Amino acid sequence: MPWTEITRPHYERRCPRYASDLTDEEWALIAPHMPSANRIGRPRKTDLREIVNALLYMASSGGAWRLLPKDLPPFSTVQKYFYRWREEGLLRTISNSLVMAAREREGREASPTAGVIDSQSVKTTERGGIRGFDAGKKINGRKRHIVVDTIGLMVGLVVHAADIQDRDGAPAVLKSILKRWPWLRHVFADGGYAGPKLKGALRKIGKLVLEIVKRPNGAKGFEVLPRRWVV
DNA sequence: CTCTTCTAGGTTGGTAAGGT
DNA sequence: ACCTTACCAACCTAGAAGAG
Repeated sequence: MPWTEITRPHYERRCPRYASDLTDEEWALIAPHMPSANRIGRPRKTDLREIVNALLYMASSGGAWRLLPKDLPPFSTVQKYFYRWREEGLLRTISNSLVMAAREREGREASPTAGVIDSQSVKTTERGGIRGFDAGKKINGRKRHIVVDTIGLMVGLVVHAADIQDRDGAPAVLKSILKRWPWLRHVFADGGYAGPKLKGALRKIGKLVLEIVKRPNGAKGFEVLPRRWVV
């Protein structure tokens, strides 16, 4: 079936169905990364833009796979594309190219040289996937461990069980970054990353300088720290 | 000999069941 | 509820077989 015959129910409408739907402008940035049609095998029937819309719906609503609305492709199809793209690193590739585009739009070098690392514990569903108990935050679930550049765009992400301490999870995150962002040299972190253990692990990874941003003496409760707030 | 039709084997897409 | 796996369907290619 030629691609023009693929049903695209909502494109003619003035307003997008869902707030999370891609605009034409956004799709133009992502479309070049989409896998092209294969010469052999069963031809694709599903519009990949609809797959991306479904993934964005999932991400912004926080719903379960099975709760995906019926006017989007079948959840099992969306799910399969998601797992494949995650496995192939396509999602990361798209994210990185968007980061570079956004940085250039801001008049910066495409590749960041400095970043900020932090983690956040997230309560998960009772079943499925890895999970652990973060005693400090009293949360049973996973940690999303991220590094952002100095304007807050995500350059690195590792998800692990919440019972893993920040300083133990950090090497995996930083290692994953250096492959794709070789110009990153300086990373800011909070007190949770202090200590000789992580310092030693970093020496093995490469030329990364980790700077601990300390809370000012006498600070009470939440206080915005220089450099760190952006993450 | 050329062209068409048939068929087996291979690849990929979509779905559902089942394990954890 | 998440994620993997198995399975069927759709399609392509190449070669065999048949028609003219």
